[in-house]
Amino acid sequence: MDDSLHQAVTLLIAPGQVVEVRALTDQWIHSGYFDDHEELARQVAALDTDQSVEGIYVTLNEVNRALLSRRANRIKMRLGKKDATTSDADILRRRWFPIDIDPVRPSGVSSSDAEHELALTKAGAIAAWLKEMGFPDPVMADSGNGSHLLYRIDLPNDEMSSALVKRCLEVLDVMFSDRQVSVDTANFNAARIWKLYGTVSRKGDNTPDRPHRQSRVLSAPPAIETVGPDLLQHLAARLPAYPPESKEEKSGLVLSRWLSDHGIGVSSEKSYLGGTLYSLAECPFSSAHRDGAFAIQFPNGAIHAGCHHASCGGGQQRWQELRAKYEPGRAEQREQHERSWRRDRAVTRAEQEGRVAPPASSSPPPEHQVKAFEVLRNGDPLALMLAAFAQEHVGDEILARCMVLSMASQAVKNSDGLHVSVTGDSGKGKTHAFRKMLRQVPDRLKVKGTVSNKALYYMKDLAPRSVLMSDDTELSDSIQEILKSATSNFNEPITHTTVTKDLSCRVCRIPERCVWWIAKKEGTGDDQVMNRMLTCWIDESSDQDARVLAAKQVREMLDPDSFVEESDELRTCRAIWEVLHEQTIWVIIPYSKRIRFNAICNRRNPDMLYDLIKSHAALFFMQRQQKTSEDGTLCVYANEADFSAANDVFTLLNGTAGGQESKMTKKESDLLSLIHRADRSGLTSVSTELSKATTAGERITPGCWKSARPFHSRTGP
DNA sequence: TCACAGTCTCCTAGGAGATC
DNA sequence: GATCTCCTAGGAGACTGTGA
Repeated sequence: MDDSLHQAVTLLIAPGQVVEVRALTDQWIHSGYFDDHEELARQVAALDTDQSVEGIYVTLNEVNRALLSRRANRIKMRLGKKDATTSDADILRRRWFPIDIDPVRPSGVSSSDAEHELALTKAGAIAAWLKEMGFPDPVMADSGNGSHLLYRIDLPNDEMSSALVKRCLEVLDVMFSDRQVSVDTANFNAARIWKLYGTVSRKGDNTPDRPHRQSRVLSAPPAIETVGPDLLQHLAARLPAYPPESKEEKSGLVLSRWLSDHGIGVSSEKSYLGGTLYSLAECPFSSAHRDGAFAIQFPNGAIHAGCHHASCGGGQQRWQELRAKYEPGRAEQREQHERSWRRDRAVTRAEQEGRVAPPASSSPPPEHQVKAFEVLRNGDPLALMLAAFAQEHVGDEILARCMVLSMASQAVKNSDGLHVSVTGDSGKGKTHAFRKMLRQVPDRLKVKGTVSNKALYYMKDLAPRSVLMSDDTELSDSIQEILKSATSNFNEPITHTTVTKDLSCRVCRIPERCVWWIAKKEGTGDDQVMNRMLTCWIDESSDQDARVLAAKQVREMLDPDSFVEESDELRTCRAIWEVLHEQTIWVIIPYSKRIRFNAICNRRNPDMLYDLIKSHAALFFMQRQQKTSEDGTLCVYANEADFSAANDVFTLLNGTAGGQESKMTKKESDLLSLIHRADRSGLTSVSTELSKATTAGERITPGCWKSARPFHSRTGP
C-alpha cells in the first residue's frame, strides 16, 4: 500500500468507521462503502492508476452504518441512476471542519506551480491566524491543486452545526480570499466528499505548466485535538452575520466613492450578504503589515471595516476610526449636530403640549420652530411646503398642492376631509411624489404601503389624523368600502363589528380624521370612491421625463458631504405640521353665498371647493381674522385669497392636471380631446353615446375647461 | 452523474369572516 | 350551524447553477 494513502486513511477515518469512496471521471461515478480500511486502500490504489479518474474522494464525516450494504467493501464502477450515494441525512456526526483553499483559475484545469504555491502559503497564514485565536494545529494537506486544513470537531449533524460550519467558512472567505486564492465556502454540507490523500488529482490534461499532482498530507500534529463549538462560534462571530444598524450611513455615503476620494486602494471586491466587500490594498490601521484590511457596505448602507490581523482587532468594527482618520474634525461636527437635533426635538415636544400660539419664552425656541411660526404668522406656508417638495420631486405641483390641502383639512373641524387619488402609468412618480410629501409629516402620523382588507381595523397604534398612503395597487372591494366610509364620516371613527371565537362581538375602529392618498393604475377603483377624492393625474409628458432625468443627473453628481438628507425647509414644514396637528379650527366662509357654481349636478363638487377653501384658510390661520366660540373652538374667517387658491386648484383638477368632475383618466381625457379636435361631429357622437346633450359632452372635453372657469364669484370679506 | 442550494411558481390547508 | 369566500403561510415541485 502507498505510504501516503495509508497515512491518510489512518488519519481521516476512525477504526471501523463506514466511509464512502467516490471516484469521479468525466462521464461516470464509481462508488463503494467500506469498513475494512485495508481493503479500501487496496482498491483505491488500483483505481488511482486509471487515467480517466479525475479524483478520488471519501466522505469525511461519520456515515450511517446501514449504507455499507449498498456496496459493501467494493467499488461499483459506473453508477446507474438507481445507485444512491451519501446524502446529508445519512451522516451521523460531524468529525471534521474542512477548509479548502483553491487558487483562482479557469475551471477544469490543474493549477500551475505558482498558483499551487500561493494556495499553500495562504493555508499557512490561515492556520497561523486561527492559532492566534486558540485553534490547535490542524492537519495540513496538499490537495493536488490547492491546500487543505482539517480541524477535528465533534458536532451532531443538525441544522445548527451546518450553519455554524458554513458561517466559519464565510468568515475565512471574507478574511483571506483575494484575486488569486479563495477559501471555498461550499464545503459545509455534512455529506461533502473530500480528497483522499495519496491519490492523484487529474483536472484537465497533464501539461508541464499545469501538471497532475499527487495529493498528500503535509503535516499533522502527533495528537489531534478536538476544536470545541465555543471556538467555532468565536470564529463565526468575527464578522457581522447581518447588516448592522447604522443611522449615519443612511445619509447615502457610497463606500466605493469614499475610498476612491480618499486615495485608499482596493485590491479586490466581492459580494457579501447582499452588499459589497472591498479588500484594501494596504492596511490603514497598522504599518506592521500591508494585507488583511477590508471594508464592507451592506444593502442598508451600513459600513463595517476592519483587518483580519489579531493586532488590528481580528475583524472587529473599526469604521468610525477609519473615517475619523481621513476626515479629521468630522466626529466633533457630528456630535454637535446630534446635540442640536436632540435639543430641537425636546423643545418641539415641550411646546406641543396644549399651545395655540408660540409661548413667550425667555429662552429662544429652536431655529426651525422659530421659522415655522414666522412663516405661519407672516409668510406663505403653502409656498414653503411646495418648495420643500420641489427640492426632492420634480414637477407635479398641483398634486403637491392637493396633498398639502389634504393634510390641512385634518385641522378643519367643519370639513369632510380631502383625500387624494392620483392616476397614471407605473413608474411615472406617483409613489415618489407621495413619499416625498410624506417626509413633511411626523412619522407617528403616517401609514405607507399595502394593507389587507381588514388590517387597518386591527392597527392598535393608528393615530387620529394619520395619512394613509396606498401604493400603486388595485383597490379591493373591501378597501373601497372602507374608503367610502372614511370619506363619508370623516369626523368619526369607522367602526367594524366582528364576532370572536367565543361568539361575542368585538368592535374595531379606524380613528377619525384620517386622510387617504391613493396611487392607482389607470382604470382601477370605482367612480363612487373617486367621487370623494381630489382626482389628480401624474405628469406623464416627455417634458416631465426630461426634467426628471436632468434632476437625477444632478443628484448623481453629489458627493456625500454635499448631500443633505433633510433640508431646513423640510424641517420647518414638519414643525408647521406639528403646530397644525394640534389645532382644531372652525373655518367660516363669510362670502359663501356669493360663490356661483357652473355645475352642481355632482353635489360633492361644491363640498370639495368649500373644503379646499377651508383647508387653505386653516393653513394660514395665524394670518386670518379669528374669534373664539362659546365652547372654546378657534374660528377663522376665510378670505378672498383662500377662495382664489382653492378655485385655482379646482380649475386645474378639471383641466390639465386632473379629472375631478369627469372622473376620466388622463388617457380617456386625451382621447376625447382628440375626437373634439378632429371633428365636432365626433363630439356629437360621443354625446349621443353618453346620452347627454352636446354641451355636456363639451363640458367633459378638457379643451372647453381651459376657456371656462367652473365657478364665478364676487368674493371678499 | 449526483447532491445540494437557491429561486420561483403553484397548490393546499387552515383560519377568519360572511352569508344563508 | 353549515357552507362559502378570501387570505395567508407553508410545502411541493420544477428549474438552474455549482462543485465534487
